[in-house]
Amino acid sequence: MSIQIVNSLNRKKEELIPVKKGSINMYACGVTVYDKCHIGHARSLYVFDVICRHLKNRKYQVRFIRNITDVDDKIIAKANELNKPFAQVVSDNIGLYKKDVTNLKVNFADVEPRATENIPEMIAHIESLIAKGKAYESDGDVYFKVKGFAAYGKLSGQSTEKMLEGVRIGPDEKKKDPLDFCLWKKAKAGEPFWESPWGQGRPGWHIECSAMSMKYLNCETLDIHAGGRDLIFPHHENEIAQSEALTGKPFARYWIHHGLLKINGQKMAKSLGNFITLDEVLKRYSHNVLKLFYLQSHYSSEIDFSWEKMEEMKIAFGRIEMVVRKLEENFGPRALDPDQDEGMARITGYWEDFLVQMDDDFNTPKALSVLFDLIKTCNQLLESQDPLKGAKLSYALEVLLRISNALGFDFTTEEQVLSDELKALLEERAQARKARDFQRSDAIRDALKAQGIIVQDGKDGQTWIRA
RNA sequence: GGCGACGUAGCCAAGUGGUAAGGCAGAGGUCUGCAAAACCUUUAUUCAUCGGUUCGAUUCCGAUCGUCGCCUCCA
Repeated sequence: MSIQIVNSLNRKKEELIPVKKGSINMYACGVTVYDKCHIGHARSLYVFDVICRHLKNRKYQVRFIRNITDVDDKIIAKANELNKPFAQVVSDNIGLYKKDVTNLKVNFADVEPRATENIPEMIAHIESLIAKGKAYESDGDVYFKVKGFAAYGKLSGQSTEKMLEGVRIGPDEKKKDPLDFCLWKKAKAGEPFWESPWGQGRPGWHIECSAMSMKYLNCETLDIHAGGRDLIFPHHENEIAQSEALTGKPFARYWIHHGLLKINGQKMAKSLGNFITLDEVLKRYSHNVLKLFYLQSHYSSEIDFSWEKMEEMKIAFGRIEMVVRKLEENFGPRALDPDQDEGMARITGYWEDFLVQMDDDFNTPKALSVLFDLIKTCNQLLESQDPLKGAKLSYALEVLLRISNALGFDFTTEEQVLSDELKALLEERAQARKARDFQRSDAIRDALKAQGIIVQDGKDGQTWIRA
């Protein structure tokens, strides 16, 4: 049994074979800190978190690095716009980013290096490229010679000849060739800068990722390099060029790219005014509901966000949550011998099925169908007279929690702390029902419903409520 | 113009050279004081269109139409 990955390098499904057996070095391009995360960024954070979790579930030792771009034109523009110091804008937005990650309840990467804290490595990288004749300095800027790297275009499938025909590439006087890209940028007056052999300036965006991934992963060939589809060209193409020109080795074995998030069929972008931030969604729905929405599509597909879908996901997650709550109340998780009973073995099978679906290029829609199967089985058991019901459900809860953990769900936030007032109302309703005073009991139910609280009665006299 | 992705039921969405997972919504039933939830049954002779290859295609090939992304910063 092995993990299959669709590699963006050739668009083929390949078996995941890491450089070093049993361990995975993975790098993802992270955020540029000029604003809050929107739900497209959140998808990126989440999707790669789920992938890491699965690799760990398959017993790989995973080292995951995600960078923070904290110097770039957009941040400079933002600082000017807000009339704040550059460093202030950066630290404010890093704070917001960390808050977003925490609220989304995804794991932070093992290291989340900041570009500006790794400038010496970038300079060294650029110097080596110049020494090898792969890059050149021009009036304080340094450019990479694209024509000097034969494999240029292997990721994006573009050829340099065709690219030259493109009308949108304008000539730049400092570049020897219009295709060349910037490794080091000379600082203009008033811009933040760092000292370098070429004068005061700052690193180009692409060199950051090459320098930091190799430094923090301590290798020249990464196992997995991840990012959004929109980064394939030019960012990832340039990363490959500058890294492989330096080391002479493949930069990454597998490239994976997640699909972009759209809204109403259009790309989510500030200029279009259809920008939805993570915290905006999290105000209305739990992180679990948002995650279920992401999970319904394969990570590589684009998805279309809508509030209607959130509403659907809320209902679907409610089913999962309800089962977990019922099981937790009545059948605590216990490790049981799955061989004890046939039904029990069937339940343990769900975990294996789940892993197998995830092995297939992290096919979360399929993996979810396993989860929903389990939910159905649990509900069937709950209604059954099976003598081993308790034991089976304890085990089912264990599996349910394991799968939930693999998908980054958690139920602690969903737990409702009942107010005394609410408890009293529910008690009164129970008494009224016992006395067959349905007028009173229904009045209470309707009143709660008006507050958005739905009351559900079990067969055994128990009552559950949900939002 | 170049590169690439996609088009599957009312909606969302997997998938495969041999006859269509799952979720939401809908219909009928069981349960219930009535609901809700849950459970049972049911809902695509069909996978954009037209050709081709094949014993057989939704799945492979070609064309057409449509949607979208990248080629400038972008998750």
